[in-house]
Amino acid sequence: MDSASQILDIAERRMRKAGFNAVSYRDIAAEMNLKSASLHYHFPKKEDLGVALVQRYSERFEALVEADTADLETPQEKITVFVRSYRNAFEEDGLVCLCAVLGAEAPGLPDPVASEVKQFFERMIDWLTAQYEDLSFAAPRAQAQSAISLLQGAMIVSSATGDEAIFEASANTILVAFKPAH
Amino acid sequence: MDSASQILDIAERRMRKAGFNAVSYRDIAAEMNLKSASLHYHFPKKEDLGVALVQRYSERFEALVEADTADLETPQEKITVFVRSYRNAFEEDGLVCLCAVLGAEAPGLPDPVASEVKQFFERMIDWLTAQYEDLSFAAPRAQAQSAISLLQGAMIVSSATGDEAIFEASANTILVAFKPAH
DNA sequence: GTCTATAATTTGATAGAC
DNA sequence: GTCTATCAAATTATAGAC
Repeated sequence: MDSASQILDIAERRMRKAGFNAVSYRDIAAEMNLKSASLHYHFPKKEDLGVALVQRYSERFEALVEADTADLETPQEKITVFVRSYRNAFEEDGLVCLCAVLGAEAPGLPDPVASEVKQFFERMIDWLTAQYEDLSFAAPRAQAQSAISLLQGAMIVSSATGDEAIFEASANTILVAFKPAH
Repeated sequence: MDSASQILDIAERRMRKAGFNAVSYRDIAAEMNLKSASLHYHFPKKEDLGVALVQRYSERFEALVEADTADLETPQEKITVFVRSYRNAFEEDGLVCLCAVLGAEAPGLPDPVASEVKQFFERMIDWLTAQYEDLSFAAPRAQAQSAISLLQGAMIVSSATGDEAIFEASANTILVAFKPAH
């Protein structure tokens, strides 16, 4: 794999654990057996690294959702798979969404990074709003905003307490709306 | 006001904006027209400052909820006021909950600080669980976990996007369960 | 309690050789 | 692309005077 991607991989994992300011060029370089100066060739400033990080994360996530929901026909199915994608991503590597972490410290981030985080959330909400519109919900955007907020918050609270049941309960709240009444 | 409280005030405001690692003794001291060395008299290590910060935040928040809900009789009223307390705290100063920010970077925090954050969430969930139990909800704890997650996530997404409507929509999702059917 | 002085370490970043 | 060398600034922290 090329160095740039490797840098992004390591930076992403570390930032999802501890935030933007807790990750240093030196730490990343050490893990790659490189010198920190070499990283500046790929990402001159940390701000550049941050922007590239969120952009890649954003594109990757959208591509994943697109791929997983492409063959589905109903909005219910699409939302269900969307939530499960989030759950899988969270449970597999045990890391909170990159934008949940960066979003929490957004006012302290370099402006271009904060802007990318903002766009990530807006795209997520737009996508989910479209699904709720197809379902003729009375307030599709409010529904989407709540669902995204719930997922993001659940990852944080679940991670901070070490209680996976919190995420499960929250994800289930979104899905239960589609279960047939008994 | 005594210096310790003043330090905590400034540190809290800054950390709620940008996270634990973005706040330095120097910055805090400068705002007080002090030298950074003086701060170490009150909080020898940054870890001590972090613990004191979360403890004070936690106690203050619980006292506020206790005071606001003491005279209320029904769980519905208590939950409603609880959510409104969160909303007021968020909208008045425009800052995300301290534990939302620290919770997002929990794996990167000093252990004693992370432990305090964890306890904050557990206490919040316990309190809310008790209310849902009184309402005879089928899964009171799951309900409480979802509600806390939703509030925390809504602050973050709302703050990161600059869209206050997101928090409003999310808070309303919790409250709407009590509105009489028309 | 706050100061001066200072230390040790870390950090983001640059210049220039290979 | 990666290295060595280096830098200026920032950061946590301590010792000891006042």
